[in-house]
Amino acid sequence: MRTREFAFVNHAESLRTEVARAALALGAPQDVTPVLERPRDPTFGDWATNVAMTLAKPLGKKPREIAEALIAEMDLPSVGVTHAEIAGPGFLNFRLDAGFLARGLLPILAHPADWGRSDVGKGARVVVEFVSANPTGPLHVGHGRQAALGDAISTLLAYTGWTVEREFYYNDAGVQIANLAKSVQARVYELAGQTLAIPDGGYHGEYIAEIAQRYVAEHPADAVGADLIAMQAFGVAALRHEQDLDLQTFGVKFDTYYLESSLYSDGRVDKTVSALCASGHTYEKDGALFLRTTDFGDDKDRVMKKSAAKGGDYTYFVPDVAYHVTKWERGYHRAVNVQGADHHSTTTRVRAGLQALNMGIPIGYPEYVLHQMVTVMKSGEEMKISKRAGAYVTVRDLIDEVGRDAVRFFFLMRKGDSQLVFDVDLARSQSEENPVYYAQMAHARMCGIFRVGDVDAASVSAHGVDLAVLSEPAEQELIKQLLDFPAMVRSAADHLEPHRIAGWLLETARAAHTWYHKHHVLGEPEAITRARLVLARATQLGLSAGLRVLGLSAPERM
RNA sequence: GCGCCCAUAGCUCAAUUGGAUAGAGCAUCUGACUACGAAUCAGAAGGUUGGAGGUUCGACUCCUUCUGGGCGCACCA
Repeated sequence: MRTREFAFVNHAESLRTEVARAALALGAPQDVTPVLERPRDPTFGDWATNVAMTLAKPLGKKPREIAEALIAEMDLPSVGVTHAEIAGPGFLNFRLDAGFLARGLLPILAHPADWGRSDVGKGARVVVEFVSANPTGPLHVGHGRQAALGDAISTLLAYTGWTVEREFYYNDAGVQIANLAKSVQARVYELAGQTLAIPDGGYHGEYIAEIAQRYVAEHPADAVGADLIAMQAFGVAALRHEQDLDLQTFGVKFDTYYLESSLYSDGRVDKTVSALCASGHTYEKDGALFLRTTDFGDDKDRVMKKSAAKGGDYTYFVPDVAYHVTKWERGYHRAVNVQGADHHSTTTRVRAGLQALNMGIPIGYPEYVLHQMVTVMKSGEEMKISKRAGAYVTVRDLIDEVGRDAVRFFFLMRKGDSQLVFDVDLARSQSEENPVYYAQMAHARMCGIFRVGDVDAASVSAHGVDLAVLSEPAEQELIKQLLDFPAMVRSAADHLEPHRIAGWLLETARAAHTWYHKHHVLGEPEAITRARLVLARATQLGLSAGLRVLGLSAPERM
């Protein structure tokens, strides 16, 4: 999907450009990039810049002197500025014409689906890998955090002009899959009246017994559990299906599923090993094959192939490297991986492997978004999240308790790199007070205006409407808040931090609630009503866009 | 012992990436339903941003160091 040109007239951009022009005229360095920001305190104006302070050194003048010269140099009316003043150590505060500001809403009405989009990615391809759970059990809450994060990051990248693919990597080879098969086998034995111990690192959850029952029902010829390969295939298929259903319920869709096992069957693992050996970064020691990852910043070298005494298998990171080679070869010159922080040591290893291959892959490839662990609290006690023990809270549990939207929002409200306490009881008891409802309610209220006024929202137009009457402080605040969205999307995408959108959503909802409560849309003099309908429509569409980016629904009534 | 992440109101978290008086929600207290939904709004109270130094016009943010927590540091994945 190619993005179109989004050269929307943006009052902040035009103001920034004018400030930069004036600064250059005063002799500022060519690379001057004035930072515009919305002051916390509205009495400081609509926009402020600190450029005079940053120019103090290069120009050898006092900040306030520079600020005065800037005001004199600028063509203020052309960028909608009605007042400009100098404050504090040298801040320049601008106040904008109400109508000029409000006209910034026009693009929202004109192209609602494009609102907030930009073309910084220029259509380049990026693969976002997330969840990537082993098919050995249901998804746990950590996967939920990854699913919410990965999906939102993917959307943000798509909004900023990247061609995005969501990918799920299945570790369907190796030790843990063998343990799955043996765990199922143990339960099949049990059904046949025999006993067989579940191996160390095996799975004890209820779901294993269920799979065993279904296996026996569908494979009457193997009621004694002799066919380990068949049980493995059956178990993997069953768990993949269950995970798919969970993700579907969560509203997350993947474009591609990549199977680790295919890397072995199509020879890519062997090929990668040969290439690494040829690179000269490997050596043998104690019968094992090592990769000299210390050449690339690791603190010790890593085993690629275990010694014969230990089974002679490849360690997990070899297929990982082979897998990331395929990402590069499939044309993704940007790759983002969303993983739990417990995997952070693999980042160095995978990158080292890719560098050792010396095939032109950039040093920072792939990019990692690591999120800290989720602690689940229940009845005042910590529930240990352990796939191997089988006793853990699943994504499904959370969705059933508090709803899809609330779970998503909860995971997206905060930065990924802070630990997260998911209090199950709290999430249950306060589901009605979850902030997600606050944002959705603001949207529903805007819809309510059109419903009660019997106005077709889609037909609302600013044509022939004087938007300058939207001059109440609550209206100006709401308008400015809405107009922040495109910049917010860009910065959230830049930093791969969806929580910034969650914050924007709550602040915009707050501004919308305040405006709604203070001022009436329907039943006012016609000029007022028409202008406010435009604002209500823009708010409805703006909130809807914010909700959509985070994968949340935008209900018309609640 | 080494590496990465974190520490902000009683609790859960923000802070436009170095900007002006550090902000929300929950909990507590006080008000507002006869106008588009009170799932809301208006207000009060709550802070030495873990401690100590440093960098500069300016620090929650950057540097050093300590303290306290999480996660890694396998011929496990």
